[in-house]
Amino acid sequence: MPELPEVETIRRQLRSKIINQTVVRAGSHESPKFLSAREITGRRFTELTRRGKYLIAECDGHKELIVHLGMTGQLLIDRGEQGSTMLDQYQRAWWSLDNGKTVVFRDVRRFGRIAVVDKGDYSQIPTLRDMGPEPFSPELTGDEVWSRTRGRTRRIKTQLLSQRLIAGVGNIYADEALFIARINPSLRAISRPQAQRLLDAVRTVLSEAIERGGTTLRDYRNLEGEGSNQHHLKCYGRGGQPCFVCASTLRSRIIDARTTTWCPRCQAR
DNA sequence: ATCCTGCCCTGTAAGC
DNA sequence: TGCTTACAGGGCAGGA
Repeated sequence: MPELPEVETIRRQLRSKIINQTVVRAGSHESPKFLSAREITGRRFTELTRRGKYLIAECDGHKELIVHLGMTGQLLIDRGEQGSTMLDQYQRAWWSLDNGKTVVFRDVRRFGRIAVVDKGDYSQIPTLRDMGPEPFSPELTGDEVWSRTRGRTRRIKTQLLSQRLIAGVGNIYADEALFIARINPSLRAISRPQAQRLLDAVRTVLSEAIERGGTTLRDYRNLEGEGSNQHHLKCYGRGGQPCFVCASTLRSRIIDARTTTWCPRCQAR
């Protein structure tokens, strides 16, 4: 499940391979989720950026190709000629470049989506339009995070997953960050010191995951293979196992349709 | 504005 | 062995 570290890893690996390349041909699965991939045919990639979990490929003519990987989305470079042949049945879109290589979007479960928009116009992509601050933004402070939670009544775990509090955090890194920050996921309000700890923890878990090329549990692959952060998870997926800090049995329950794991002692309410 | 439910998707693993 | 069911869950529509 690609979150910020996985998307950032892919961005760094893909950037130099597509920048200044022109899309000579493109194709897509017929689903409206992917159909607009074809709209950048003839355009040249000028930059590859990221906002939260969204990849943004800037093109000439003030257009942007937006790619969200969903749950099982992958981007890879293929040498073969596309259009006549498919990588496999899960190929959802492809862009052939003028250097002879092809960028392929593969997505088994089709939770991903692709859009082409005028530069900076995210009005048709609500989560991107309403995206919270980037976690590594130098201007972002603990007080800013705290003030963004003020007046909110949703659980802090839910607020993290919403993308509006801080950009790019999904279920894995939400559980990891709340564990590191010693904050109970069900709290509906957090203190200033807790907000500072939460921001510090988010930055820690995300930066460590980026250094390790992401977390490969099931489907995620970067352009060079698997990440290695899955070997360093302290909380996510460890329900029923002992806490590394205090040896209490980690607890799991569903919060907002997402499995949530926490330590009942380190993260007491 | 917030909250809640259900839907989209398919491979994998568990259960009978 | 073969079939059924549960589960993984980000984003979003729609109704309260």
